[in-house]
Amino acid sequence: MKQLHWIINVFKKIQLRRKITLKDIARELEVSISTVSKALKNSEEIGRDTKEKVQAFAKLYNYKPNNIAVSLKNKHTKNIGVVVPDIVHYFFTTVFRGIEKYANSKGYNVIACISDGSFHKEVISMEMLANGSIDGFIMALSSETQLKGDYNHLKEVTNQGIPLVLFDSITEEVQCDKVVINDEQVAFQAVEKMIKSGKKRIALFSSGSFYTVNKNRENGYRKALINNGLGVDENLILELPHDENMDSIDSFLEANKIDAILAVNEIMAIHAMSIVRKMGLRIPEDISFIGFTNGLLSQYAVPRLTSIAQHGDRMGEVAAEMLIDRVETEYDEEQVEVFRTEVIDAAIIERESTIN
Amino acid sequence: MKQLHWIINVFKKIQLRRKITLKDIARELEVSISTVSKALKNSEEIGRDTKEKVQAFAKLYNYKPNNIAVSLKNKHTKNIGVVVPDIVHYFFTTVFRGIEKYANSKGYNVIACISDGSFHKEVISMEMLANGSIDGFIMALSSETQLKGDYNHLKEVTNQGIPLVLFDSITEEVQCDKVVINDEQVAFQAVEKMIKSGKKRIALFSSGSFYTVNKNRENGYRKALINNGLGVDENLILELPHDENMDSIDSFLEANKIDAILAVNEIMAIHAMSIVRKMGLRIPEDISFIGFTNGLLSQYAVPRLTSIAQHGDRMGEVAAEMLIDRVETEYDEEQVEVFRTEVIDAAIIERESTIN
DNA sequence: TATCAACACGAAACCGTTTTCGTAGTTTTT
DNA sequence: AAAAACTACGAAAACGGTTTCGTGTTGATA
Repeated sequence: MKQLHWIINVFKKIQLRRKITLKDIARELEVSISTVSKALKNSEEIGRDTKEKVQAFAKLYNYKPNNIAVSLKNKHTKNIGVVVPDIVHYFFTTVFRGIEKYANSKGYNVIACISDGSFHKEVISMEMLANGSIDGFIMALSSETQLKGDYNHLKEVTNQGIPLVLFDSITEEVQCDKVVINDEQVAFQAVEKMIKSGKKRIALFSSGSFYTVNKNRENGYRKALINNGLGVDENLILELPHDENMDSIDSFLEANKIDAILAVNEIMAIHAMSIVRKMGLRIPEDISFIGFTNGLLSQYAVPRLTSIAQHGDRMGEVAAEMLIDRVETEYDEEQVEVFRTEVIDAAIIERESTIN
Repeated sequence: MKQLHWIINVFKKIQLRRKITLKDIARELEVSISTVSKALKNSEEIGRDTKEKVQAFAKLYNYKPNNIAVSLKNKHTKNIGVVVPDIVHYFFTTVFRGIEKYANSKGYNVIACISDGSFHKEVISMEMLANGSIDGFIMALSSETQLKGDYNHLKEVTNQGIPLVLFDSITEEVQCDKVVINDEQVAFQAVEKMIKSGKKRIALFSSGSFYTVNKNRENGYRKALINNGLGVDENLILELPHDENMDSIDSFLEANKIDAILAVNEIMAIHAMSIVRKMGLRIPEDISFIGFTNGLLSQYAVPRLTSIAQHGDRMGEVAAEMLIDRVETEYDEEQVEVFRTEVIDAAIIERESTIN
């Protein structure tokens, strides 16, 4: 038994090799830590043979600098924080993927926080990360935050000089870079498309106009109706927050005679479609559908849903690019910062739920 | 102009307040850094009034310790790395959400890396994070890694003493904690269910048997057929890797007369369902469907897809719990590590694509 | 031969914490 | 009154790097 322990320990000692540090290399090669550091950076200061010796040794023992130590010294972490309300929704997933892809290509890692629609968790997450863990934030505001209109946690962060990029669900109240899609314009186009195909009583299914995106989409919807000589019937605008159940869609459809629906997300569209089908109406002849978010749901719906591609991947890439630019160009006290808001063009993907 | 610059600078100086450090507090209060540090931790060593003074000052100036410095000192980062092949798929998304939720409740942040099915990116990601950025890994193997059978990057990491939890797509070759579902058993049940409803020619749609999960599901499928006196017709097993297009499903369905399909993911199931519908066959009367992954696609399909809930959230939570346990109970040289593999029970959610 | 660069390297400060240990000053014990 | 024991705090090392600056050694120049 004693014997066995001994064997196991030796085994572990062999297996479990600690990460090697500059100090280890310095000791082993009988040079100073600074020499090792410089040699590994191929500094001109260090002689040829010393460099070769150090580099060979480092390679042999698979030396990699400790990220934390480098971060502490250099005051940047090569991490970016992403705070989103949700991750299961196709749109956010694709944005996240876009961010991760670009960030990774620039040597950054992505820390993901899901606010789950909660103001409090949004605040907590940002506070956790703002204490040195990240170089900047990319975020989409949660619904609760938009409702409260309390953006102090964002201002806090920007005041500390931490770059912030807002996307999708944004606010004018905090000055930072932003990336959005042309919601109003594309909603306008979508509604106009349905009008052109002969639709007259067009409903809007929204998840709440406190979201800037929804507000913009609603504006586009209204303008399209008015521009085409159709008045806006306020009864045809259904607001249904995310967390509420969708039963009111039933009653809405029964109460209102409509011939087209624009939905701000694919879930509402798909849900409404299934009810409409059960009511025995034909899609798109009796009712046309267009939904925001060109996700799997839209692609595989029956009939396939005409939808508005938000180009989440692209948004993510752009957001990450803006953020990393901001992070890497050091802040100049002399110069007034000017923030950009990038707008990505959404595209209407025509499928079977609308008449061409 | 000079005047303007001056105004702007003053404005910025006021706005942009640097994060306060222990040193700042110490200087201001004319005590030592160590005293401040201890006072903030409510150490018994420090006198009542000094503690109060320091704590009040810290609160006033909103002092928060620098995470990076703490990490460097304490040798743990409170970050965990999650490496998954994909993030748009419902299953991975829910697992991720589960991980994030549990991790956050324990004060950990989650760094997400998407390997995108690539062995190389998996390796790169792990190397980036293994240099001190994280305390442990949770990961699902990419398809390429499973294909190559090269797990050196995982062994590398565990050899360095970094805890690792594998989920979903795992391997026996590396010793670590694991969490999976009872794939074989639930596949068995699913197939048997279809047999009981009178189905005889049951196909399996798989995305490649190099995935351990798919292999297990296939085993369950085979056993169910054999157990019920139906032989296994190898022609009825269709293997279609993720990245290939799904056209071969068409030809498969034309070539083989079948009356039920078990698909290892919902996409294949939904895709097959749409083809079957176009062929004019009835679901579930002519062909029944069961798909793994109880995602939105399954819920909103027409007809709604009977599916196998993998309980991604739960898997994520369990994985995170196992990892954090491992991280926080310090490693004991004397004691042999014993790894657990937790198995979560999957559930068959009956809907309209099968006969009850 | 004295002077001066250039070269090659090391000492030390620093990033912001934590933690051990030492020590004045005060109180208690004998 | 001397010894012992607290009390309350500070100095300093440590975590693992980066970087500035100083310096001993060389070879070239005057």
